[in-house]
Amino acid sequence: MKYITLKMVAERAEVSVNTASRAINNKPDINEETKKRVLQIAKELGYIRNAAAVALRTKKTGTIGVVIADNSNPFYAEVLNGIEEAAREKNYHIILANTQRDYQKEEEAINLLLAKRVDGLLITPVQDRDDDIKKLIEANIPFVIVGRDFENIEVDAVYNNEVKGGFLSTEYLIKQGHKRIALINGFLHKSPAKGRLEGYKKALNKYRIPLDESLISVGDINIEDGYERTKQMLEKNLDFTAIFAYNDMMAFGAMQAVKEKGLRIPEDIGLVGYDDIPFSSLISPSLTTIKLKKQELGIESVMLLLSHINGNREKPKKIMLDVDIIVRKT
Amino acid sequence: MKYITLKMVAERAEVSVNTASRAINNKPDINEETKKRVLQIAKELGYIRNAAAVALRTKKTGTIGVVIADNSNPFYAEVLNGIEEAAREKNYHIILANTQRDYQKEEEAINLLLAKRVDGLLITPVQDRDDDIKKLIEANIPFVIVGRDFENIEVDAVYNNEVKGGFLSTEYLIKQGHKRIALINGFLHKSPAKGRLEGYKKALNKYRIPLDESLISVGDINIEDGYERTKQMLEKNLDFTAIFAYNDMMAFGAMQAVKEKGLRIPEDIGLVGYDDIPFSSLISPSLTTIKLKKQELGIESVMLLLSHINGNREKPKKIMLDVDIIVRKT
DNA sequence: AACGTTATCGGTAACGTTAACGGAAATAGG
DNA sequence: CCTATTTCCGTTAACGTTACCGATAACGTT
Repeated sequence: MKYITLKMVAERAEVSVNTASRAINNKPDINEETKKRVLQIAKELGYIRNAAAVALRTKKTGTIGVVIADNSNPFYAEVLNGIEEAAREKNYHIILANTQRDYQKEEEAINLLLAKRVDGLLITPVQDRDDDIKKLIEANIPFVIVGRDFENIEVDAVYNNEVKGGFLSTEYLIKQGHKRIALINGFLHKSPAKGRLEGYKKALNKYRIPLDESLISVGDINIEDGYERTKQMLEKNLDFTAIFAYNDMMAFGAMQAVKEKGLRIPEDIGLVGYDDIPFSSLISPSLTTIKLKKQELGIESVMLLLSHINGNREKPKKIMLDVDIIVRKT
Repeated sequence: MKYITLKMVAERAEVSVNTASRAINNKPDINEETKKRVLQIAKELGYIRNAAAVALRTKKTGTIGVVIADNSNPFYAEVLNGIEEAAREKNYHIILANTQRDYQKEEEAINLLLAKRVDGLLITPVQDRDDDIKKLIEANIPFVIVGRDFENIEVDAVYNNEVKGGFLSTEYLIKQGHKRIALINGFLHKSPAKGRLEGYKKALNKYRIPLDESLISVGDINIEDGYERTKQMLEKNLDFTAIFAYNDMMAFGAMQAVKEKGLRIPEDIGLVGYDDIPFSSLISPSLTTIKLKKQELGIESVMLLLSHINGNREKPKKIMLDVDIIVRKT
């Protein structure tokens, strides 16, 4: 509640505020001994510099804002770890804003972060709506889209090779002998869902398996939806022998529904997830899934953003990360 | 990069900066029409107020700092959700700092948050070291300890009834017919581990089962440790028929070790976890566990902290939340 | 000895905002 | 019609820090 100011430190050290500032910030034009003295006194008094004042004066906060869609999804938690680590290394702090997949909250979050004058933004966008994104471009604020791409706008983005992921997943099931593969997907206006669908089609095409639209469903991407949609497919007696789930969470839900029906995995129904979250190896049977470079996704995003902030700005750059399949029991 | 200032808004509206401020902050002493005009122009120009300047002037940031031990643990993620929601409702923002269970990082995090001049702090402490906590008391900065208690210091804290949790868990296993119950616990210098141990002993005592210290182990509280310690117990042919795990994550690890040994749960080995994280109901067999009021833990903490910040400060208050057992398949 | 150079420091202003005060105009009250 | 009150607005200063410029002293150079 009672903070020490630089002025107090300076008075105690019998130097000007300016010199004290030089000591604190390790700047030149100061004698080595006076610097030591100032630092010593600052420590004694418990000086903690006022970030608000620094930000106001220097117009830099050393902070990047992270707008994340859903931190209860372990996938994002891991991406966040990568972001945190990379930021820490570069001496940046992060402020987190959770949007809970709500577009209005996304707008609020961005405004809040701008009010805090973050030096840049990392965003995992909720929808294909790009109003607020365009606003950011207009305002000329450094930002990077994480985990997906806006094809129609020139933005910096780091994302995964979703087409390959969809292809590998489908191909694996085909090689297991499946020909009727259900895809429980996310909403198609999001680019990852679009990419995975494309990969799915590509694999079917390659192995000359006819595409059956009735096997493809679209919806929310949480456990409950995975459970419900699988349950419905089973009750409708839809003709399928395998499921390609949009992500691991949905695969968990699907697994539950299949088990409840008395069917076995993988003997009766094949199943592949996506993301490789930590619990996927624990559940039984352990889940075959697509492994994304989650940490790297975060790290690359930070690097790209910082290159903006520091002015090495060329034209927008898009980075696509490779994916791989992790074969387990399903 | 190019932000609009209040001065620009004021000039455009042909009023003083002060009047513009009155409009933005919805303060009295301003004509209704001029207020509307200013707000309109502010919106047109895309004015976003500079939080740093406001903080500097008002000495309030409208922000609370949250120091969390490990955001990869779903338990904390849910507590955090409660915190976020409660804070949002009261028009406070949160800044998150992850310590990864490292004491030095905890100190750094606290310093960082103080530099940002947060109005208050919520802390899930790493250890029983209380140097930095005492510093906070000295500096007279509002804070609340979340999820545990420092018995020997007068601090505000919100935590769970760990003794009851330990008791319920152990009692459940006893009623299932178990008499040799292994406890894989966390380090004892943390108060939750201490409380759960006390509950464990209390239950044994009530049902006149002798305490065997060799059944109690102590260590880290992640999946790997749960796996390793269980594996060792099995290989040492320790005489036990049930496991009480410190938390669900450890129970998952224990489950894996037991399965690998070819034993069945719950037929051969009884198992109870703690925390009731979302995956506990998904894993098979679904995990019997102790349910904590995670959301409420977050909410109560925020309430307590805000009562400090707003000056309604009596003597330190400790809030203990009730727990319950969720009986599933194990 | 006269000069330039370097090291070290201080003074002033500024960042964007709000608090405190004062003043003018409009309104009410008698 | 005069005074008291209210409404509305502007001026000034301040929050804590750093950038910019200038000043002094010590030192080296010719």
